[in-house]
Amino acid sequence: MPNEDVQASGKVTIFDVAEASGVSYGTVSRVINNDPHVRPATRARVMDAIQRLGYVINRQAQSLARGQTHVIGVLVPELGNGYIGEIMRGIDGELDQAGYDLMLFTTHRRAAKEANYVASLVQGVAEGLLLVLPRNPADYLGVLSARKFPHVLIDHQGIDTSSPAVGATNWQGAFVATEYLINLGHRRIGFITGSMDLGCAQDRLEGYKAALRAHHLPICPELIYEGDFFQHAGVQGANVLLDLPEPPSAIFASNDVMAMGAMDAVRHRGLRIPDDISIVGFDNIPQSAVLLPPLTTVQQPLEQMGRVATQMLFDMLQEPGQRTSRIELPTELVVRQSTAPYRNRIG
Amino acid sequence: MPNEDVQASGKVTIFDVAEASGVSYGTVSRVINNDPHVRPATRARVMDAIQRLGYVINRQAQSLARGQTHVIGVLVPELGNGYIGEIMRGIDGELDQAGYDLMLFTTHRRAAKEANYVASLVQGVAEGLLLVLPRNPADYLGVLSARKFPHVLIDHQGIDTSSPAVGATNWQGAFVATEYLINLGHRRIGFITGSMDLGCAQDRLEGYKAALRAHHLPICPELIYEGDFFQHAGVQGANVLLDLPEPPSAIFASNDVMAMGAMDAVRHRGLRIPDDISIVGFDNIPQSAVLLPPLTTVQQPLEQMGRVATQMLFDMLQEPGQRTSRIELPTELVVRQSTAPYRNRIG
DNA sequence: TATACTTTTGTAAGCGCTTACAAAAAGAGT
DNA sequence: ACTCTTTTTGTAAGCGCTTACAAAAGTATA
Repeated sequence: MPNEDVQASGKVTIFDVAEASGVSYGTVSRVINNDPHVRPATRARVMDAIQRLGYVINRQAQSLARGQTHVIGVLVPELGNGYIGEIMRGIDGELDQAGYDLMLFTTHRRAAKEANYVASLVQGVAEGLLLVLPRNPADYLGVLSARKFPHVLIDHQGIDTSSPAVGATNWQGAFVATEYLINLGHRRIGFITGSMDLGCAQDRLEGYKAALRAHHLPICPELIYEGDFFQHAGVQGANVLLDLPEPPSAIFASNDVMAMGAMDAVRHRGLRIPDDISIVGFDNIPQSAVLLPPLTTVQQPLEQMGRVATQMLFDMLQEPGQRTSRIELPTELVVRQSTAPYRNRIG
Repeated sequence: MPNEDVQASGKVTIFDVAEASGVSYGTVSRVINNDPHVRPATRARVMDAIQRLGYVINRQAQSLARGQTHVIGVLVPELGNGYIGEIMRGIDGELDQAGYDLMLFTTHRRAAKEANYVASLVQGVAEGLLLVLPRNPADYLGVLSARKFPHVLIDHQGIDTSSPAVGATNWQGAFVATEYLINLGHRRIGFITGSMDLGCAQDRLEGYKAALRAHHLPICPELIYEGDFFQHAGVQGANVLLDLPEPPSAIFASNDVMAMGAMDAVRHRGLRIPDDISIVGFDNIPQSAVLLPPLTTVQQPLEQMGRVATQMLFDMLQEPGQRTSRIELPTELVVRQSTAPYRNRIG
């Protein structure tokens, strides 16, 4: 039976192990760290003692002594959001491979406290920081940059920031999707925006406009409904658009959740998808494939964004003096059954 | 312009501050920790130096010296799941109030490594551990208990564990929902289970059976379809049930996501909800309110579960010798429009 | 002004580990 | 057996902070 002294619960130190195995603490440290300069017999003896005493390393002390923590801080606006979950999955996977751990901060928590807090919190605990979808990062970004604290932004197309960032080609995604609808023969295409304080929402709107322009179609302000990425805005938006004297034959929502709302609204009016109205979303959340009908949407590489951002951060950790860069990952149109060629609706 | 030496980036220690302000490091420590035994003038001088040098405390060192980290570890099976997100929200909120930070571990990461790893990882970094929906915690639970490491299980109705836990009244929830359908006049009620390796799924099934029994209705095995909590199982399950020679007039799915799948399948057959078939879900995820029709479901207090578990953990931290208890939070039936009184279907 | 307090400040030791460096042991070569 | 290497082990100092305890400085009282 191993672990005889386990009740001592975590109070076993490197010194106890040293004493128990009759070596010096230095040697124990070497064993722990797989230093090759330890005679196999000695190593065995030490390992045995470790086992017997139930010794487990104190990461705190190790971090302090080594000057590195192997912890990355991740700042997210909130949890409970599938969208963020996907990104997190990517981050998590990458961190795991590198043997790093993940400290999670939700900004709603610290929002009240001064921005400086972010930096101080992170300082000395995390080696780097990943900021997911920062709403108004202007505050702490300054501090982070001034301190040269390694960090990368995820899904934030800010304008004036000099921080490295990874995002998706929102503009292209919206462009391609809009163009697809145009090629199906649609001429009046409704658009439901996201929260316009977010760069990605702006980019999607611009992509939509650009596609119309490229095909010499007019940009009608009445066809653009300002939403907020929540389902209800999809319902609202669709209702407003369909109440227009000259309603659209297709609706492009800035994310899948709003597209689902739009679908509900459309169905509610007895209109059929895609026969009467085509619907397109953005994100390609897992749900969208199993809707009725399955949703045509723009796939966003969320998990990959997390991965790439994490890799960038690691690069920065290794070579601190790097140029800050911003990467855009490609979006891709996923055609499913919520879209169909235009045909005159029966009044 | 403050922060003149900020480029020094994090290398400012308590000693630097002491020197800059002409006091001893002990005094600086006192200022940092708001020790009242510091003359206001001195405090001001130190504060000034802190500001000037851009000093920020090193939590690692502080933790080491104090023997406490103010970090709680949270073990989740995976991210990207709205269900877990809700629980996390509760945990997060509670942790925040207490000034604790949150270290996140996803079990998929460590699953391969030996169970002991969980304990060693956590040891010396986290003061306590929250285990969300542990699938097969038998492995590390032993270690945790042996070490008397403070931890609480969330949403895990294990049988033999002696660990404190918080869950929901899954049995009652299912019982009440089933009874509600019975009272509406339904006699053949289909049931789609969750992953049966999870305690909560078993409890829901038992609640369903108990309600039938209580009303002297037969428990028909063919009306019970074994699902897995994913949407597709809802589609499958509904199809199987509706293909029965004597199909049910109501379907109770063990979670909302499967209920949504069932709704799709039902509609796909041209049947109407709730006119032809009543549907009930479980969880009350935000989505379910905005479906068409809005879903009748059993509300699970996910966020609250997170909160309560966290509070329990804090109690354990303060009074280590406590009896382990398990708490069940009440579920509640939320009646919406996916259910209607039974009436003979037209053929 | 001396005395006895009280408050403030300084100092040393220690939290558990790492890591140069020095010392000892083991191996090789003759 | 006796150097000269090479490998293994021990030791000391230090990571940045806390915290008793002691020393110094104030303050009040006589």
